[in-house]
Amino acid sequence: MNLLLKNIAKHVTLTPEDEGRVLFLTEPQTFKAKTILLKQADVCTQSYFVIKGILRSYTIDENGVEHVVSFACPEWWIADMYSYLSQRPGQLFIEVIEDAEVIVLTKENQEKLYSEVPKTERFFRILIENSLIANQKRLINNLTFTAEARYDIFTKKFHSILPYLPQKQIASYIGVTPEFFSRMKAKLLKK
Amino acid sequence: MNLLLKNIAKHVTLTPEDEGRVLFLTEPQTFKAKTILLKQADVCTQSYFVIKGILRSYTIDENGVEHVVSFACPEWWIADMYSYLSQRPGQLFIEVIEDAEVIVLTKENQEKLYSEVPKTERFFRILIENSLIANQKRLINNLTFTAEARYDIFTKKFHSILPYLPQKQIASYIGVTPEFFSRMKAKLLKK
DNA sequence: AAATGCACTTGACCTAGATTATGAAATTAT
DNA sequence: ATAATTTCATAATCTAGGTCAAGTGCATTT
Repeated sequence: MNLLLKNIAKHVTLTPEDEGRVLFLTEPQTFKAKTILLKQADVCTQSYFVIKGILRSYTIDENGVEHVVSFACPEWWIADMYSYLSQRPGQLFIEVIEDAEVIVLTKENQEKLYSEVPKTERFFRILIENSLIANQKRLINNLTFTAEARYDIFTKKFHSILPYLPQKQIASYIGVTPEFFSRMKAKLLKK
Repeated sequence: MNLLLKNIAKHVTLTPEDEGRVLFLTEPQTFKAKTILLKQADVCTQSYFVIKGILRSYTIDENGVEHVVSFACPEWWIADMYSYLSQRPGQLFIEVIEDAEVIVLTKENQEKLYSEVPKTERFFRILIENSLIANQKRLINNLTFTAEARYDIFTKKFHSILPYLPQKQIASYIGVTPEFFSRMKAKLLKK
């Protein structure tokens, strides 16, 4: 059964016709690892709901340094929210880490969905609320905790996909250099 | 005229009856500077739309260190989103910085509003979307820029209220100690 | 099978920002 | 006004984490 519908059902109740509209306006797609779905400075015209595999979003700063913004596992959405919502060029890349099956929702179809199936408005509101909360927590964590503690929090949150993530990307996500991360890990093993 | 209705009108169009419901379900209130509207570990049962004055939210970590999470100027909302949405004890304090007029919306009335005036669902979705974007930008900024650059970004974003903010709170917001902030400011003046 | 290129490790050295301490200036309360 | 509290400035010392550089083990390409 469709994982997206199942996911929507956790928050709002759709009629079978509503569900039909959702299926009609979304499109399953598969991508190989290392595929780039969105490039920095491009407009993000679609968001992705992950069925299988792992994706990530990241930015490259003025000094050429990569910063991982998010990892997306199954049942998560990923997009450059700024660009997707404003339809202006964004800062993020979106890349497939592990061969992925996703459901694609274009910005256009998202708007159609809102007007044709008003209940989805609530579903997406709740989704965004949850990401906002997660984001604020991460911000506070970054201000409050040391790199070691942040790593600990990270492993708990992402333990299921941990073995698939190159550690330079974990380092980047928690906000330290790969060199420092490597040293930190070695130190932790000694305990 | 009511600033909240004006603000809503920027995103969705309400009928006069709808507007009546909004007015009925919200309540203007005034608070003196230094009033604490929410304490850490309490459940956040209301959110505040600022008409006049300045508020802030902050947390106190395990070591007793304060971290400013947000400042709210006129036309902004403030709440402990995690606690407000989950109705569980939160981590944030909310405090009045400058004598304030606010419009109070209780969680209960928020739910009523969603069901009685469905269009408000879109309004709040858009609001949350915008805070999510702002939050992600701040996260990236923190990972990417030095304290000096973050201060520069801060002054641009909050220039209108800058004179009212104690600099230890600015320091906390951008993520440095008051001592370091003081020295940084002195250094910047020399240029 | 060699060659190219990453991801990771380790070491030496460096720096942005933290910590601790002290005093002056400015608010706030009495 | 003046005492009390808080904010701000400055200086000395310390450290978490960064930078640069060199080397190792794996994949992927040819």
